[in-house]
Amino acid sequence: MTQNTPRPRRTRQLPTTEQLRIWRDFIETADALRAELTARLQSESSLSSGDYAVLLALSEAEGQRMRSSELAAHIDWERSRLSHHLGRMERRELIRREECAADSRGAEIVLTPTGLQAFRASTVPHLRAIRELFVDPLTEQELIAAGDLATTLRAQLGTVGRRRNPTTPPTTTRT
Amino acid sequence: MTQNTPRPRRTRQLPTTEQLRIWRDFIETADALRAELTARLQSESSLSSGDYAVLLALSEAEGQRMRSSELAAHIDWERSRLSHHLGRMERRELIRREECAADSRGAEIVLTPTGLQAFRASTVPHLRAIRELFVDPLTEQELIAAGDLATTLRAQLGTVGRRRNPTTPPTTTRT
DNA sequence: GGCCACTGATTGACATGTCAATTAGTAGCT
DNA sequence: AGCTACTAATTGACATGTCAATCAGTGGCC
Repeated sequence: MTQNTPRPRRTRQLPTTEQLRIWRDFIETADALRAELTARLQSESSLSSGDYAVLLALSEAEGQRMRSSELAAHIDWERSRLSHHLGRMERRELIRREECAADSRGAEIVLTPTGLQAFRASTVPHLRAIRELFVDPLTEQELIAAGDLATTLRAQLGTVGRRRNPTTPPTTTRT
Repeated sequence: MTQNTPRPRRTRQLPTTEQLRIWRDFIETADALRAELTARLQSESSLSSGDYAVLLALSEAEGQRMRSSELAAHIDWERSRLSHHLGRMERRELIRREECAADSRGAEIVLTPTGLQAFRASTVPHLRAIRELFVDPLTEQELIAAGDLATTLRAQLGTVGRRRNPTTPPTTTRT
C-alpha cells in the first residue's frame, strides 16, 4: 500500500549521456580557446596570459602604478601567486617594485617602459585573435546567447557560493 | 578616381567593448566552473581532475589496463605530463606500472583496487555536481545552444589548426 | 612608551605543466 | 651479426600555482 509506483532508478538524477557530451564539448572548447589565445600571445609577444593581465591592469592604473594588494584584487589573484609572478616579471624588467610612502609595509608595482612597450605590442594582435576565434564565428544572436549563458551559469555558481577571494566580490579579470 | 570612400578607421576590426565583455564573461565563467568542480572533486575524494581523467580512462579499458601512450592519446595529454602524473599516482597506489610483454620498452598502466575504489567513490558526486552547476541551471534549449556554440567555436579553432597532439585528431577528454 | 592584534607582502615547500634531452628497445637492411 | 632510424617512456630543468608559515610595520589602548 504505501509506495508502489516503482520510480525508475534515480541516484538522485545523474546527467544523461547526451548532457554529459554537451558538458564535455563546452568545457573542452573553452579550454582549447584559452590555450590557443595563450599560445598566440606567447609566440607574438613573449607574454603569458598572466603577464598580460598584470600589464593591462597597470597600464590602466593612474600613474601606471598600483599597490600590490589592489592589483591582486583587481585581477582576482591570490596574493602569493601575484607575489611570485611579480618576482618573475621584475626579473624581466616588465615591472618594478617601489616602496610605498604611505605605508612602509606596502609595495607599489610600477609599469616600466619595457613593460609598457611589451603590452602595447601585444594588445592589438591579442584583441584581433579574440575577434577571430570567438566573436567572428558567432552570429549576433549566438554571441548574445553566449553572454546570457555565462550570466546564467555564473548566477548558479554564485548561489552555491564559493569565492576565491572572499573580500572581493565580483571584480573582473580583464582580457 | 580610384578609391575615395574614406572607410572609418579600422585596425582590421577589433572587438567592441560589448563583445569583449561577453568574451570575458564567457571565458571566466568556464574557468570558474572548472575550478568549482575541481575543488569539489578534491574535497570529496582527494582526487584532482587529472587523477579523475586517468582513472576514468583506465576503469573503462579492458582489463582496466592500458599502454601508457594509448592512455595519453585517449585523454589527450602530452606523454611527459602523463609520465610525471603517473609517477605521483603510483606513489599513492592509485595505479601500478607493469612491464609490457609485447614490447619491452612499453609500460602497461594498471588500475589498482585502491584506484578503482577511489574512482567509484568520486563518480556519482562528480556527475551530480555537473548536473547541479551546468545542466540544471539551463533550459533544454539553452543546453542545446551551449552544445552548438561549442561546436561552432571548435570548428573555427580546427580551421586555424593548432593541435596539441598532431597524431591524434579529435580524441575527447572525458569528464 | 610598551603591548598586542591585525594587515601587507613575501617566502618556502610542494603540486602540476611544458619542453628538450636521454635511455632503452624494435625493426629494417646489408 | 652490425648499422641505423625510429619509437616508448622517462627524466631534468624550469615555469607556474597553491597553501601555510613568516616577517615587518600599523594602530589602538593602557
